[in-house]
Amino acid sequence: MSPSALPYRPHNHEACVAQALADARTICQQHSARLTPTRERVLELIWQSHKPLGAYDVLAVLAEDGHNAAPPTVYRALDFLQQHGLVHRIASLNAFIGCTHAGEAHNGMFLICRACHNVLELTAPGVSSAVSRAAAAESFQPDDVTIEVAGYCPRCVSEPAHDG
Amino acid sequence: MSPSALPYRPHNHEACVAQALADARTICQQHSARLTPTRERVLELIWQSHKPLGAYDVLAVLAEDGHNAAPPTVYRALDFLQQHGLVHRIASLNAFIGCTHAGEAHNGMFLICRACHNVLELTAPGVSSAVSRAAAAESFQPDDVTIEVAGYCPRCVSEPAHDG
DNA sequence: CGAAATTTGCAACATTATAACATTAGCAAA
DNA sequence: TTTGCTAATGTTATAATGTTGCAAATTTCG
Repeated sequence: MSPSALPYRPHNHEACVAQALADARTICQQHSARLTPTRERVLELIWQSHKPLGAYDVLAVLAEDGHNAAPPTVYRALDFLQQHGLVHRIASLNAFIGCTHAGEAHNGMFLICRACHNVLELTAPGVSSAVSRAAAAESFQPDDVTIEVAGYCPRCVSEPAHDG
Repeated sequence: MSPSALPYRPHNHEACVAQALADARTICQQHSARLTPTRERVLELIWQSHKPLGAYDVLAVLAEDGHNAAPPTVYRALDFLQQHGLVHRIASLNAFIGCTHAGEAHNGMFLICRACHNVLELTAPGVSSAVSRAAAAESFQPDDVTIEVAGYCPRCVSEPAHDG
């Protein structure tokens, strides 16, 4: 583990985006799914930062692009991207974020900073197994697990309101 | 642990509600908070079943009551009830449910049945500690933890679409 | 009582998401 | 190349959820 996880430290974010898009193309090809221009553009926008983006934020940028899009366009693209594991929806924020574990089987756990709004996606096997055990103890069959932790990231704990 | 947790088996639900209201009165008194008629009525409505209820569902019943309420009335009552730990908001459903651990310090984990829509709230210490450890490993300071598990409850696994 | 604080009523508005239906693009078989 | 099918997109409208701001009423407490 790095001293500071990706979203919290300076990095070449264009490389993040480029990698995400490349991965997406590979994954869609494997799934025989079509990463159309709109879908690819939406994915790129979601990846603009490590902060989640609302559907209407995406819509606004598409409008700036000159793309005369309506809400269904965005929601459909986001649904597609979610189905193929390329983005996640953060239920507690009504917003979307690029998946940093695309292609890997994973149960995301999200650390959401209340100050800088960056989100770190973790794969936490200990958490997943604890959840599974708790569900099994109630004979409950889990299908989809949402784990979202709001709080303060390492940078913002010490010094408030990072925007990086 | 009972063979089948409360929401999933027949029980005298009026007793649930009565107990919840009695607990609420006690807790509010301890907090020097005012459980006004509107707030109490909203709490009672939320407790009508073990299924989460949307704010606008509550609003509709208030309207049937003859209470000429607007959305802010309901949201304010729900905010109050949340602040005092009497109800929880289920982020993945935009809906609210009565807290079955009112008064106890607890980190709720919710098992949400996709078939019958009943929700079981658990206190899962193993899960909480695993989440804390995972957050600590990233030097993240958790403030509020959301754990929601959608799936199928014991009854609906065997026989679909229970409504009980 | 009377001032201060809390709670409520009310209107307007903001945000998020979906329904329904028409149209177009991609692609393969006749 | 046309035909026909399916997936994808466009378009309009609307549903569902949540908030802001201010004034009036109520409660609390000195």
